[in-house]
Amino acid sequence: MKENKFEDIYEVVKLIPSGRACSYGIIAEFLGSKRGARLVGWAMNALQNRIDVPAHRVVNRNGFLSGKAAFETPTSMQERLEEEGLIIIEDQIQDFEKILWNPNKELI
DNA sequence: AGACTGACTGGGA
DNA sequence: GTCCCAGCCAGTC
Repeated sequence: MKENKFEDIYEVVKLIPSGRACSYGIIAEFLGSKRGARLVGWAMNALQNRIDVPAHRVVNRNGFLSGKAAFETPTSMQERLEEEGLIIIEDQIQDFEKILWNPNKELI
């Protein structure tokens, strides 16, 4: 029941638990499009002001806050992540692989 | 209507 | 280990 791929992306992002982060590629792979990571980013951009979807928990594979510019303020993304207990230094999530959330493994 | 770009990733050289 | 290329979907020019 996939009306739009965007809806699926939002569903997955909403499933990301607090204090955790996810990468575009993982979400894209979860949806079946391994190379559709760019679509995930595109979907996030479509959200813009939608806080229903924790887009701040979605970062690139390197753990960098590549999409921070899409938030109201470039620091809003980092602020929210820090509120959840994550450590952000120079727009990069520390211990990213430790807080990385894999829907394919944890959401079985 | 055709082509390019974009919050990305993986593989090959 | 680092750099370059190809692929994905949707929106915009």
